[in-house]
Amino acid sequence: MSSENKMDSRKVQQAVERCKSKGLRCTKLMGLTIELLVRTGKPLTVSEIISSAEIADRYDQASVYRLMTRLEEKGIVRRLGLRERAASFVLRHLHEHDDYIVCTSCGVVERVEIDCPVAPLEGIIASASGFRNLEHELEFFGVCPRCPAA
Amino acid sequence: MSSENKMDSRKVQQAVERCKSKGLRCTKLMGLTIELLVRTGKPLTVSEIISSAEIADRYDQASVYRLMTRLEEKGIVRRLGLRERAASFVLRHLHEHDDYIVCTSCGVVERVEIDCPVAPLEGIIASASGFRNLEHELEFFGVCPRCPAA
DNA sequence: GTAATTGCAAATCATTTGCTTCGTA
DNA sequence: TACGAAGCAAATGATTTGCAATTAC
Repeated sequence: MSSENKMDSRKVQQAVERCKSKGLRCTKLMGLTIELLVRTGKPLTVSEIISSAEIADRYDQASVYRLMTRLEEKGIVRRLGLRERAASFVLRHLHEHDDYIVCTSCGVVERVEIDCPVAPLEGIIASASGFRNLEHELEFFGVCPRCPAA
Repeated sequence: MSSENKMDSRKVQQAVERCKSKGLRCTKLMGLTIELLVRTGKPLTVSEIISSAEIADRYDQASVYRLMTRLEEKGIVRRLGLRERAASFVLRHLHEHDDYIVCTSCGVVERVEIDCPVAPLEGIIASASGFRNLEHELEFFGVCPRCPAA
């Protein structure tokens, strides 16, 4: 666990460093939020961030929304839809792109352990469609092993 | 164009038929909505449906929301909306699964003309994760040819 | 010091819900 | 006729915005 914590704090530092290099100011809220994202390692909604122990009642929702928007614009986090009403955010690690699988019954989200099959197609689609700077989002939905069948 | 209209009305009839066979009642609003989805052939939000010429001011938003929910539950339409705030809906044609590309600048949505590369993986992911009844959602994002570079 | 960030309050947008009325099977 | 669907109004939840007070660089 201590090695995990070390890895985590390195990740936090790297992310904060990236923010700085993109011209963002490094604030307390930013640090806490990035740390939370690293520690949980899962997509979090703004309301989950807000209600985390460190942030609860000490920061305003609007500030968190604005922060996440900034982080997304600078490519620090990725915004996911996950078919939920509220958007979720995950840290972007360099050269990593995770896909997720969501339980349509209980809502748990898990990372899909597979090489993303879509990335190689982006070039083809870009030239066929004329679109530039392609990205993609891939999500799977199903019923998780812990939920009863419908 | 007349041949297009013929194909369209056949599609509408088929979709309505499917609704009926699933136990839904065939109402005026359902007919108009399905016709609109067929005619435009693109994902539409509830507010786009509401503001269409035929439906505007004659039906209630809540009714459209409830209709779309029913249609989705019965597998008649597919709900999309990975990055937009409002969900969009497209008709599901049997054995067809379309993926879309969205312009992050102006918002246009186009169908991606490529065989979906993800479907074959669903079996693998299902057994690796333990999830059942897998589906997926794949969307591409980029800047369309008509938008200037950022 | 100055521009970016936050706090607070209010506005907006998407969606849902309760309850009554209507229309289809 | 009975039950699903629509109308209407109000509630909820997520996100955005304006403006004044703060704070990082």
